[in-house]
Amino acid sequence: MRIYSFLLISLQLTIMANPIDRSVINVSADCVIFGFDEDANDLKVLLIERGEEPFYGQMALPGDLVKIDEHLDTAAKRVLKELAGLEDIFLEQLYTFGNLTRHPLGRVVTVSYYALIKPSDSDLIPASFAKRAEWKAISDIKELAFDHFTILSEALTRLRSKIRYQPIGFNLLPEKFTLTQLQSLYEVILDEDFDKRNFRKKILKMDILIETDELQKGVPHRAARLYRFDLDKYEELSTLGFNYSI
Amino acid sequence: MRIYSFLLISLQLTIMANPIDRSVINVSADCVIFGFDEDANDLKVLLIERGEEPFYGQMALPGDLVKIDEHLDTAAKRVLKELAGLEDIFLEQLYTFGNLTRHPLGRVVTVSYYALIKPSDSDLIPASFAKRAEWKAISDIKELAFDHFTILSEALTRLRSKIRYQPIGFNLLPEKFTLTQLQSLYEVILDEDFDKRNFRKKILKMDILIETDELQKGVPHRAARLYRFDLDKYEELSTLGFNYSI
DNA sequence: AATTGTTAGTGTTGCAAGTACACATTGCAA
DNA sequence: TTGCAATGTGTACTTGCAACACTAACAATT
Repeated sequence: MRIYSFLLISLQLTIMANPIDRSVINVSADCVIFGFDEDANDLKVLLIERGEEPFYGQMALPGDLVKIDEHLDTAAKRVLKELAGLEDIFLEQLYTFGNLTRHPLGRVVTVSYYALIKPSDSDLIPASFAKRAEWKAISDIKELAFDHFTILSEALTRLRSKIRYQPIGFNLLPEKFTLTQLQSLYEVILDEDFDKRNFRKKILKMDILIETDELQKGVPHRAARLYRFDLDKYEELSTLGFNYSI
Repeated sequence: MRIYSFLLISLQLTIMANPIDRSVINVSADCVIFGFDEDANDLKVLLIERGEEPFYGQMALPGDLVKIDEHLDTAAKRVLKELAGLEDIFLEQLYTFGNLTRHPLGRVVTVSYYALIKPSDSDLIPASFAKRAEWKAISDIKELAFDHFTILSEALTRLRSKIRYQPIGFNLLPEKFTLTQLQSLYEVILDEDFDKRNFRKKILKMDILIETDELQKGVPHRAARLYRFDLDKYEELSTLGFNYSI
């Protein structure tokens, strides 16, 4: 019976170019890639337009089947690289979704990841992907292929709770940023307003930002000072019992 | 090549009674089952002694392969029921481990879960399991089969951080408990001492405990008052923006 | 050169919550 | 009745959090 289904699937493969094997559990990795759009001041997600069935033409999270000799994290990184041209970025496992009916062509368990990218990373996305990849504002996304909307919601929940207690927000900002940019990021993600003076007091008191001697450029008003996140200092303080909290 | 390996595995199966298929990614569910031992005042984990290779005779987390038509959560629940006789208990997905070499007999990706059980649940573990299942104090566990020690460590980290912000600790206590029991639970899990008066003030002020008119029984000293956790009240308060925090 | 517009940058005060701390009361057992 | 062991309770101090508004800088325009 195993052999039968194998032959059937082989046939299907040549016709549909779909590597899903109906007779076993397939494992895939899907990525929720977040980016912060400073101009529009909103949070975006990188989506791919599907070029094949099922869900042909619909928007979906970038993802692919995990190979038998491939680590889960490696598969997720490969997806980022192959489907979005991104390397060396913040990536963390989110949750594993295993609904029986989540994929119409067979049993596919997906290990989901979320990634945070800086504007500069985003510039690296090659033109060849541009046709298929699209940045969509979170609030504009109403539906996605498969159960990807559920995955996105879960990723957003995780991001919102994690950003309060871990300094991961910096992964969404350029290397050097202003305190106002940082505050806007938190306000957009948490959908909450902060008092400017209190926010600055709090973040500066933590002593995990390096004040550079550079100023913002190209703005039609007084330029703000640029800061950098001091990862080493943060880790040092962490071992001493310091807890990041916004 | 797919067929070859399938036949090889079939052969191996009849000899070793091991259902792992070398030609594909296998998916398993492993459970970290926590229990709170009030007498010894420590946190325990339910382990199984392996009755087959690999790791014959070593202690391991209860787990099994996920069936092709089985939801991941269902598989975890089945493990709890079949291997530990437990039903209707707190269960949450933890993390998915996918190291290439984590299982010597093939590629097995495991979706890990952690469960919290009350002493009364624990009493239900049937004698037939008792020979193979054993409660071990966390601090006594030095190694486990496969990468299960890593999974356990991860579960412990999750438990420690989650118990501070969500009222999940009550799942480890009897239906009715004293404030001292609750405090001890937090002290054991977080490895931190709390001031008795402040702890009581804090938890009672939250208004999520119901004071019963019963007292502790069978203690050789003044009996303490028993309380129950008020889940409905907690959920009501949560929707109003209340955040549990110890 | 002066004016306008826009954002940067900065302190203080009141309030709430957290922390530190000690003793009388209860109820069982010897 | 006495001893023992754990329950149950209040206050003062300290610290952290929240609310709040104006001047300074710089670029662009007139």
